[in-house]
This record gives sequence, C-alpha cells and structure tokens, in this order.
Amino acid sequence: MNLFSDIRNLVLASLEILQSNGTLPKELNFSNVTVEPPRDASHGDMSTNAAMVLAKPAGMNPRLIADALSLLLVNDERVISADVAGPGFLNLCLKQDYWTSIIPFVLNMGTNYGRATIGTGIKVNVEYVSANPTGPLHVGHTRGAVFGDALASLLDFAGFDVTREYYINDGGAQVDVLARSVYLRYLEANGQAVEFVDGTYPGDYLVELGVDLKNKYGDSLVDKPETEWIAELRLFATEKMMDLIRSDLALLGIRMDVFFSEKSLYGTGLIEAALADLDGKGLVYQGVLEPPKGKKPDDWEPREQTLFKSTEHGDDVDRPIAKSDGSWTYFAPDIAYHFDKVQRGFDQLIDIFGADHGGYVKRMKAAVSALSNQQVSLDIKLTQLVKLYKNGEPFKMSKRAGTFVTLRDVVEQVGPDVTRFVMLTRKNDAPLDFDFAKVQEQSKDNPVFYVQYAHARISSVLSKAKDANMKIDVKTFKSLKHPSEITVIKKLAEWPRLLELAAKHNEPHRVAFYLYELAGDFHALWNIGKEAPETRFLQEDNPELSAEKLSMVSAVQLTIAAGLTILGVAPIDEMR
RNA sequence: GCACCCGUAGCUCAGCUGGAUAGAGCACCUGACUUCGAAUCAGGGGGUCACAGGUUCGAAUCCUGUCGGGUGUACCA
Repeated sequence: MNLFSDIRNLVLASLEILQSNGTLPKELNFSNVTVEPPRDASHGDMSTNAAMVLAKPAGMNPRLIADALSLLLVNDERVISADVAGPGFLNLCLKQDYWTSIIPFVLNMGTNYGRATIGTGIKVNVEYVSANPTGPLHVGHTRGAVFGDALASLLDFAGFDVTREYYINDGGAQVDVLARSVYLRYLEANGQAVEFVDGTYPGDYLVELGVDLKNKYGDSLVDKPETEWIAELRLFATEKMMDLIRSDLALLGIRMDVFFSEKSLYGTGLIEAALADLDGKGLVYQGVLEPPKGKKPDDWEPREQTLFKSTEHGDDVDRPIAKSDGSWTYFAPDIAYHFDKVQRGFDQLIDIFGADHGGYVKRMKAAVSALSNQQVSLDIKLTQLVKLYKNGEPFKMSKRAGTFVTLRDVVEQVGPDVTRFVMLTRKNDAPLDFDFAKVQEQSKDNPVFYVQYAHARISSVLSKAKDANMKIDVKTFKSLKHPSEITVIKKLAEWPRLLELAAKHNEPHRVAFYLYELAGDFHALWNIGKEAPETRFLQEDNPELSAEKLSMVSAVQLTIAAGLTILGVAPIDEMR
C-alpha cells in the first residue's frame, strides 16, 4: 500500500476522463506525471505536476488543465481539496482517515511493510568485495562489503531476484606471491630464518599456514625447487585465505550466494568462448595502441597485441585482451566472467568497485554491452575511501608500521551494527570519515544510536502498555490530530515510495537517511507529550485513545525495524 | 594531456526521473525533566548551491566552458 502511488493512479484515471470528454488530446504520455510530498507542508498533503508537464504537449495553458483536473479530483472520497498554485501545481488535501489507514496496514504487514514489486521477475546480480585472496579484508573492503550487501537486500525488498556474488581473483601472479609467502612461513616453521623480499606478504596471518604445512609435510619440501610445490601451495593458500575472508564477512553478517573463481575460467574454453563471441561481432583485432598523451611512461614502446574494440561501445580507447607474448591480460578473464553472468540469464548486473578502480568502468560496460547485444545493463558503483580518525586525529594506515586496520579490527571495536550503519550514512561516491570515538558515542550526533534509541523507546512504551493490559491493534482513528502526530503518520506513509526510489537508483543510503528522519519525527512527538498531555501514548483512563496511539507508535517501530533490516542492522529493544 | 567522481551554511553532509521561500546534524545563542527513558525536544542567527553561459513555464539538479579538489591513466590484478 503506497498512498502516493494510489493518488497518482487517481490522477492518471482523471486525466483519462479528461481525454475521453475531449478536454485533453488523445495522444499524451503520462509517464512524467508525479505525485509527491510537497516541500512545504503548508502546500497541502500531496502535490502533482500533471498540469505543467502536460501543458506543452497538449498545447494548453497549465492552469486550465489544473482547474479541470481539480474538479474531478475533489469528487474522490479521499480528497478534501485540490487547489491550483504557483505556475500550475495542484495541491491536494486529503482526509484524515486516508492517512491513518496506513497504520493498520503497517501493523498487518509487519516488517514487510514497504516491500515492492518493481523488481518482480527481474534477475539481478550484485558482485561485491571480490578482494584478492591474499589476506584478511581491510577497512577499505568493509565499505564495499556493507554497501553491496545493503544494496542487495534493498533490491530483494523491492522484489528483485537477487544473487550476491564474489569474484575470486585466484588466477593471477599475486597468487604465486601468496604461495611463496606461505612457503617462507613454512621454512620458518622448520627453524629457518627468512626474509620477505620481492613483494612477498609479511603478515602474521600466514604464520599458522606455515605451521600447518610443517605438520603435514615435515621438512620434505624444504630443499625442493619451487616447481615442485608452487601449484599445491597456491591451492592450499587460496583456500585458507577464502576461509579467512568468509569469516571476516560473517562478522558483518554477510553471506554470498556464489563465489566465482577466476581460475575456473582458464583451460576450460570459457575465455576463448567469450572472446569468440566478441570476435564474431567484429570487435577483436590485432593492433598497436597509441602512447598515452601527457606524461609518457619511460619504458613505452609500440607493441602489437590483441585488442577489444571497446570504443564501439562507449570507451575512450580500445583495450588489450592479450599481452604481446600472447598470454591473457587480466581483462580477458573479466570479460569471460561477465559473459558467464550474461549467459546465466541475469537481466541486470551491478558491480561494486573501490574508487581506485574507476578506470575500468567504461571498458567493463563496453564488454557487457557488446556481449549481451545491449540487452543486459551493467551499473558500476564506486565506493570512495574511508578516512579513519581516532579522537579527532587522522589515523594513518601503514602495512609496514603495523597500523594496518582490518575489517576484524573495526568490527571487534565498534560492533557490526555501528560499522554497517555508519558506512551507509554517506552516498557511496562521497568520501567517508570514520571516527572510532564518534561512532560509539551515544548521542544524537550519532545516527546509529539515534535511530536505535527511537526503536528502544517504543519497546519501552509497548512493554508498559502490556503491563497495563492495553490493546494496541485498532482499525479506525479519531484522536490522531496533533500536528506532530500527523507528521509522523505522513512520514510513515512515505516509506514505500522512498524504498522504490532508493532501489531504482541503487542507493541504500537513502534508507539510512529516511530512518534518521523518521526517528527524529518520533522523538519530537515523544517530547510534545510534556506540553500536550493528550498526545501521550499511554492514556491511563482511556484505553480506546491509548490503543490508537499505541498502534501508531507500533507502526513506527515496525517501519524502523524494516529499514534497519535492509541495512543489516539489528533493531534493539533496550539501550545499554 | 585524457577519463571518471566531487565542489551546497563556519564544519560534516542530504536534497526525490528538473518543481514552489535550498534542508538536517555539529558548533554558537535561548528555553523545556514532580515524564510513557532529557541518551531527548522546542526556538534563533547563519548560504551568490565554486564561476560564467545555455536549454525552459521553472535549474543545486540537464548541456557547454572555466577554476579548484580526489582517483585512474599503456602487456600489473
């Protein structure tokens, strides 16, 4: 139940009547007609731009259209008035009963209030994290993980058929480096002194892998050449690292549906098949790229290689898919991977990248566009950097200084709920400040707390009501008239509309901001009770009145819970 | 050089497929607890939406250019 789309339907039906009686011409596109909450409450309950967007195509004065529309709308039982304002806005005033009808609906739907159908029948794949399997997740991955997961939940709530997916980069040179690093730890476990050179990973997290290997092989691998152990250690180490990453993700409550291995694309013909598809479309050729303008790399030299004509699908330059020695670039398996997603029948693909990978957006979009004959859309969301602060001081991360902050560090310090909510209080493409002190503060500066507190306060009221044997489930409302009550109810009614917009734009942060606003409206209403005792939720000598108010706050609580669940944050009943 | 992201109040940021007088929090000032949790609320001051053009009934929002900041820039993943 979406009050705004209901009224929009009423507007559209009225417009059709105006067409059939000749007031408006037959051929009109109504898709731009909106019904939205007005910025200023004094403008009424809802406003529509119908007259203005139709004025030009209909060749009519917007006020004439608005007047005619107004006459029809006021006939509807939900509408009190429809006044033309400004350049042609139609401001609607709606009956009190209509607004309050949302309350029993919410109580009936519970935390499913707001579920939408805009995604029904649409298969969407959300790929996120996809960190190299060479170590634990760090704080940078955390934002992508939280964002991707919340987006997936948001789309699920909007009715999409969602698959959460992680692409394991286990096919490249960095996995060899990992294997060598583990070998060094193995030597160490056998009592040798080792040095981490050539970019090998010195992190402690590999120590136990070295011990495991010693337990398994004793010292039998110590003097063996690399060729004898590298393949096995690669496999062993990446599996261990993926276990580590899975457990890191679990700390945030994240579970992937699919882990897709890059390695599985090699030697199986999948890369060749994807490239054959592009080749069949005339998009693969042998060529030499121009040197980049501006500062030229010192070692630049013209090389002939296999190129993908990505410029035909919106890229700036064509991109290499094979190196000059004939081996694949990283881009080739990426193409194959996305080809696989297309073949699995997804209608929409979404990739979450760190902002430092922004340079790959166009080529990936070009590849998907080409591979799917422009049938499958690829939206790439970039998550910006997280700047860490401790007590207001910027906190510099350094692997060498040992001040490298992992996902586990963050979650163990502040908890999964705080981590998730804070990461979602910014648009994904805006940098985020994360202050360890501030995010744990219990005040309204901290949106996590503020929203949780509203939920907890309602739990407190409801348990008091239960002690007093108050009923909370009613269908009709007579007492909810105070402006602060109306504000809360209207905010509740906006939830389904907001959810659809957030899903349409792939922007889960809108849910976080909405919850903050809803919590704020609720806190305001709570405090009004001091000046206006008739708005207090528990009216001890008036059970009927109490039931109406308790129904309202219960609906608020359910809506907050629904929103928090999408964000992956647990609603709590008591602050500690 | 080129591409992408960003530029909104002193600070941190929202701003709906283009809508009416641009919002919130922090900070600053003034008020509200014999209470269903004051961990909260009410009120006040504070903005040339970086700048200049354009599109139109209407632009913070779309287009072009300029300035400023971030990121990425050939066979690395």
